[in-house]
Amino acid sequence: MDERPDSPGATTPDTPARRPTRAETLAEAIAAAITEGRLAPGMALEEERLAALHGVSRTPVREALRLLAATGLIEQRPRRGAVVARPEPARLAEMFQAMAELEAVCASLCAAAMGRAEKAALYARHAAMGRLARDGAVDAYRDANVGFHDLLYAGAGNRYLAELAETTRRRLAPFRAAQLGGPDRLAASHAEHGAIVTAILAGDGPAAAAAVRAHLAATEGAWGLMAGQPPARMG
Amino acid sequence: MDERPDSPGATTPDTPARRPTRAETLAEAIAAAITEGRLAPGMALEEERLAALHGVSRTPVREALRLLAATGLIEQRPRRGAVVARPEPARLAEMFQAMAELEAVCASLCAAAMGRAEKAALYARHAAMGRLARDGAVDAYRDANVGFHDLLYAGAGNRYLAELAETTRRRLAPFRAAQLGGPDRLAASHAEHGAIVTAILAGDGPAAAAAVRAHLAATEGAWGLMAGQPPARMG
DNA sequence: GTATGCGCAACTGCATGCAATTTCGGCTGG
DNA sequence: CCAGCCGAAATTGCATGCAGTTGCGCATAC
Repeated sequence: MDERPDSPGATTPDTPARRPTRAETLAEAIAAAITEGRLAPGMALEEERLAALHGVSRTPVREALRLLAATGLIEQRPRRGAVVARPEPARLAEMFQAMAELEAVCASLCAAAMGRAEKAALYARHAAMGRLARDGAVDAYRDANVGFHDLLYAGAGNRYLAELAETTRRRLAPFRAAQLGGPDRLAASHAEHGAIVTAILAGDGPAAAAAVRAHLAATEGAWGLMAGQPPARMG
Repeated sequence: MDERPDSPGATTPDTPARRPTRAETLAEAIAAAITEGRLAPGMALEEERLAALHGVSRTPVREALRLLAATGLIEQRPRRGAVVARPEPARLAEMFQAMAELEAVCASLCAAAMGRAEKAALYARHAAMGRLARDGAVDAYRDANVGFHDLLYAGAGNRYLAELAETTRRRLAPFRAAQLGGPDRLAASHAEHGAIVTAILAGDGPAAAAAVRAHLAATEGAWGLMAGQPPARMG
């Protein structure tokens, strides 16, 4: 990954404006590893191993783990180390419901706050996803889907709300099984999006909220909400 | 499961920390100092000073600051130190709106999920607050008010949602000016609570949500949303 | 064969030390 | 008198070292 053994020459190839600390870089890397499934829930996060893996000492690793613990992506037991968070099924359901409500609020606000340009962008995205769904392009559709929901977050005009929704989505990411499994689910997802878009374009907040709840309720089954395996060692 | 309601959950959902680390203790102490106004927004948080103040070295202080930064109570600029968070007025408004929507969702869920006992407890708390309002007991009413909203959080049956609401409330705490300033506001607050309670007892979710929004909209003015002073030194 | 106690290895929590960067005092030049 | 610059103090970022605790393996007793 980022190899920078304190040697002379190029100090930092990246942003000269805001240079992040090692702890922040580490936290992002570990968070990405967790959300992308390379670090499975329940896995132990040894400080020394992470330090060696990233070529730093334990100090920034510890700070990164604190950050991630506050974010909720990992759990720290005092004197017993940190593990990738593995919420109980009941809590996963709570988080999913909370995400649905957060997105419902966002959609409701979108209906009132979106301008012409934003509405056009939302509709364009929706139309493009319709073509992807027709073609059965699951991967492309999934990527575009993230962008679609991001448009909902941004369109609400409330960054803080958007951050809450995004954080929740990230915490749920490790437990998202093969979503959008079949082409039928793809078409269904697109149809549900259609209801959301229609309501927002019409400026009907309650309908948009209801459509979002219906969409996520239908999605929840596809998410699987995997129970999780017994704890394992880090690779 | 052993439920220990004695320790206030700072950032993590459950606190299995029988013996917390110094960093966690510090984080809680600093967080309390911020929410209680002893550390004003914009104030610089020097590591060495905090370390000396609490009789520890800089290492646990740094970890505590990381925790608080992730919580949003402080802001860390790389290599430039940490300051108590001082969001811009626009962001404060966003946070306040988000809190209103979160509580509205909680109230809506309460209407559907609360059992007889919980409804009775909510009504009892409301009645007791009515007596406090009549007597003009501002301080007691304010304390009871926190408990009232906590009942809404708990009654929703969604701990995660409750944590989001509580975190947001805490982040807004430093900017809460003299709320419930006069006895008229006290009576008005109680009346607004009455609408919430009535809707919940009737099982009317939408009405409960609307009542909460109305209550917080009326409260927002009383909160003041202080703009904040220029940065200052820590005392 | 199972349960119990002991001892060791491993890991975490924290303190300390050093290098790098930011900031502020004073100085010079316009 | 004010803007710009330079050096030193202050402060952060990170590495290292040590003490305390946890957990595990092994030997022993029942």
